[in-house]
Amino acid sequence: MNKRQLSAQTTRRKLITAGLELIKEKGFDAINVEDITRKAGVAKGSFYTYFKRKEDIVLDISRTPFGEIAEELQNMKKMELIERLTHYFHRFMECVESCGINVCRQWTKDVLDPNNVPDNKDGQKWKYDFEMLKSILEDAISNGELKKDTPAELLTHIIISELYGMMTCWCMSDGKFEPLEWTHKFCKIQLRPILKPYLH
Amino acid sequence: MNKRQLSAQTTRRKLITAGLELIKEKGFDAINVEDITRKAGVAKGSFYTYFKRKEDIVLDISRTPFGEIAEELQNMKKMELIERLTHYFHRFMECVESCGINVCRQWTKDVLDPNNVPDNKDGQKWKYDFEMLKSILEDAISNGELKKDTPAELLTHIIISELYGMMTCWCMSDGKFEPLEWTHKFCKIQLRPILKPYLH
Amino acid sequence: MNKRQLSAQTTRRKLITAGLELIKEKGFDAINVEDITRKAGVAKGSFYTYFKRKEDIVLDISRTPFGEIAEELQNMKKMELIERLTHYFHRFMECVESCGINVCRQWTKDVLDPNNVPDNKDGQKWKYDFEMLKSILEDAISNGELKKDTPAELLTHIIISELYGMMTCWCMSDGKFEPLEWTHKFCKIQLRPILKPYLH
Amino acid sequence: MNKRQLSAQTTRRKLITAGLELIKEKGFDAINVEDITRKAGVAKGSFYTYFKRKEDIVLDISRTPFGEIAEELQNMKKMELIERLTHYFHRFMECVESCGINVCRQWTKDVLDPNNVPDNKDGQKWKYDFEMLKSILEDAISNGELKKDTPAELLTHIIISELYGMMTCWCMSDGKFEPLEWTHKFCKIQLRPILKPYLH
DNA sequence: CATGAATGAGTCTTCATTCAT
DNA sequence: GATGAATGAAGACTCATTCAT
Repeated sequence: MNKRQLSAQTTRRKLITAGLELIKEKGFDAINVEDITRKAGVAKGSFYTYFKRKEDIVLDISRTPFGEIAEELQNMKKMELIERLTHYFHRFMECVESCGINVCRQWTKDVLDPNNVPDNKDGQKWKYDFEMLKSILEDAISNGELKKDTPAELLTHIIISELYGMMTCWCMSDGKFEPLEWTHKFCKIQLRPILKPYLH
Repeated sequence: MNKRQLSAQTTRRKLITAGLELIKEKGFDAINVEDITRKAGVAKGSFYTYFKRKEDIVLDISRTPFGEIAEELQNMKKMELIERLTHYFHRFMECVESCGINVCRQWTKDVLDPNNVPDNKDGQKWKYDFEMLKSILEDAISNGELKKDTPAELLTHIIISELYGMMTCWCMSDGKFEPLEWTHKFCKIQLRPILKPYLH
Repeated sequence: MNKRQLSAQTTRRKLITAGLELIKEKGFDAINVEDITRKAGVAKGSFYTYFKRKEDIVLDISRTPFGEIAEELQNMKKMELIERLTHYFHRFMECVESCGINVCRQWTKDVLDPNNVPDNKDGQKWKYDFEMLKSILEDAISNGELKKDTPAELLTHIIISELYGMMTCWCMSDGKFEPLEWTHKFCKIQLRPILKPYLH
Repeated sequence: MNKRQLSAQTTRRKLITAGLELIKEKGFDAINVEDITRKAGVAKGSFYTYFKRKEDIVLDISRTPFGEIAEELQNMKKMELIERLTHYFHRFMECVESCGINVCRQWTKDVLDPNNVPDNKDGQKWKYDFEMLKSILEDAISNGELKKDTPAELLTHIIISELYGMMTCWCMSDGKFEPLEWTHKFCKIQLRPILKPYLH
């Protein structure tokens, strides 16, 4: 990477950092592009060198932490199913919480309407999460932890809805609702009953 | 109710109907107050006779159908718990689906941030739903269907999250996800395992 | 017309007057909407109460003087054909000249691309002029001044092109080209030779 | 010409070709410098190695075909006047038509306001055309085809206006108007009557 | 209660152009 | 000569909201 590319990376990083802080502090709608560039110390127009639209920076902000989860799951193949799921859910919700409620709200608003997200080359977040969870269950079917006739898709749907639902409830709750805590309780108390009929 | 009040009622109704149709068709952000008043056949300024802010009409639109659910639940006291819950969830999701995905998206966006909704004298939708579900469970504890030590609040949280999560997933899914169908499956397959530890 | 409508008329008139003066002085591209509203003494947003886009005011500015020509032609039915045409051409070019070269340039630029002119309920200026000229010739065919086999459409094309061409040359010429003078010479010297083959 | 100059020629050519195609397709205002460089496969900044301003590429694009006309006319000295004029007009309009309606529109818009075109070292297109046509007529006066007292300047004005007028009408007409066809008719039917008083 | 003209803050976005590499 | 990141001026346009009629 030459000097030019390096400087570009830096500018991009500055924008994301500034954007993250401002959104956490005031919320997406309350700030404008100029606020972000001013805080980042770059020209207003430079924002559009890296993001097509104001909204796009949120996608980038939230993309970062989620990337790591997938890797982690690879290193847990030998764990027990419920343990793996528990880990996944905790990590998922940790990422959500660490972004802050305002970033989460804006992110949810953005992805709520798939038409809002052009150039979504990574596929939709929801589908991505869906597939990741499903693959965990399917792996468990393959290796015999779950019965052959386990309705993987159905379970995936139900569990993903629970996760996204906790996130939604958090956003709606004015911060009083602790997503990580409830995720913890959900895993501890409900995961086993939900899976029980299909466990060997 | 005199003539003036009657005519006022009519105007209000016209605005709500027009607003509902437009939001269904194009989404809240894509329409403006004038679109609504034009479709309703009234003057632009009249909108503000009935709604303080543009956003307020959405609350009114969605308030209507949900109002009936509470009444229906009163007439089901003798049903079995799981049957009552199933009915509640179905009705809830029917209301959601009947509004159309765009209304649902906008409604979710609006309530996602409680600060967006001042003058919220009816309390927040989420709290309202939460309390309604909790009261169903508490009734069941009272009449002995559920054990005395049932963690009503925890179960309410988990189940409400599931409902809101299905709604969120629907919004994100470009309409392919059928919320009513998945609610049906959830009730049929998961409700009993979730409650089983607490059923007598 | 009540007080409200009257005041609206006034505002519109103020905008057109201010716009005309500014465009004459500086040219359309060199001014912005705020310049116009400031000069008109109204709020910036009010411009958009009367015109959908910045460009639209030019159409209104130029529409006014041309409207009168049609009326005048009605009162000249008894004149000789060449006299009528001469009058029409002079009046046409007077209107063009009276708007000033900058208005004329902008108007030409605007109508140069028909796609630029939405809501063009009056039809395109060019078609309108075309039909008006053609009707003069057709009237002359009807009343025997011109032969029955006169190619009205062809002559219309050629003469309209001459008029628009003079206008175009004026715009290009940095004001040195006098459209009215050349129109005069054209009528005096060329009109008769052009029509001669078809005159009785 | 060394290697560097050669490569520069290539880049310049690529830009002009790309620019021409894009303007034909979308019109000048609808594209930006980056569109051109992207299509040409060069860096954005390289545009400014060859053109001082965005507009300048249009002048280059339209300059190309017209250059040939002058040469051709040299080889027609022995033709009859009307034949030479007819040839000139046809070639002129062929060049116009071959550029496509969007290039023609943009070119007309550009030259419509002479102030737009600084560094116009070649003189203005209009003057150039004017002089070329006038020289044809003056040659004809010299060699006795036209009378000594023929008002060459006046005729030039009138005929140039007709040519530019046809071009203008074409631009306004949404492409339905066929400039070459009408030019043909004009030459066939009107050229002789216009010149008749001055022919020997 | 109804009207609709007037308001003007607010913002996104575009893009020609520059210049360090 | 080529690159493409950075610039920042510039402006159009929207629209929720008000208020005199």
